[in-house]
Amino acid sequence: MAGNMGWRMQDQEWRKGPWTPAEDDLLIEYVRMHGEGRWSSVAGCSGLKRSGKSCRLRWVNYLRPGLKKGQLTPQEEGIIIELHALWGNKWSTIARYLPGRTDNEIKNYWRTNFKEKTTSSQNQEKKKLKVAFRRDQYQQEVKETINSCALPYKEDNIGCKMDGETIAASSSGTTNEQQQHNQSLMARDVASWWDIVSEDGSWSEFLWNLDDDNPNQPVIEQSFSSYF
DNA sequence: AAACCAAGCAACCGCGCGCAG
DNA sequence: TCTGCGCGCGGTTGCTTGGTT
Repeated sequence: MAGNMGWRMQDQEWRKGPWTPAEDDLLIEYVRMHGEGRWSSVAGCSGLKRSGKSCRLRWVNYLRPGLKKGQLTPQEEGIIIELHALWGNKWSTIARYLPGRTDNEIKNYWRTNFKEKTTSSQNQEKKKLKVAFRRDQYQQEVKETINSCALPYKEDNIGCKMDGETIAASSSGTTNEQQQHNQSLMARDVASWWDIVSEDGSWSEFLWNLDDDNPNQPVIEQSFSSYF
């Protein structure tokens, strides 16, 4: 499309493939000087021979401060499972509720763990069992988190509002204690939501009906109302 | 020790949306 | 209103790595 000219008009000159440490340094320096955004001008200003698109991806998925590395926690896995059940493959939306995790990471996680390899009913059953197992594991973790949570819950705690901006803020501007507190609060609400959904056994139907665009958004918005 | 295979992950690609002129 | 541009998103690809034979 014409709109891609800014990204790709010099395709033949763009470097591709794995990033080198030197390229990372250039990109970090560029963002430090100019801030995030204006990706199409990175090449001109920094000397990087990378497309703006490639720069943005590298920054968002790898270089951005506050990113968590390593394996997902059971809490995070539970949140992914539940939000995917609600929203389907809206990876960036799901990522907003997992501070420090990227949409790419979540997408890869899902594909690795739950990717449909065949359509056999046997595999469907296996998949359901796997999700059920992870759900149970997650709920156990939630209980432990709640039991060990020493900080009091405050309705007016503005820092807990978990939209995209405050997540970013909480990643960079709050203490680890606050971040853990926020996560445990969110985990508690997810657990409550689970209780509602799974009470009559409808969760399984809920989980596998992923094709609708976003039919369950009101449910989660109600459950997560203190964060929206 | 070598070959093969599968899983995990980083990066690329195409599409579509929002905005400014 | 239309068009071009910048950008974000989801899907896909291909490389790397670790495990198995």
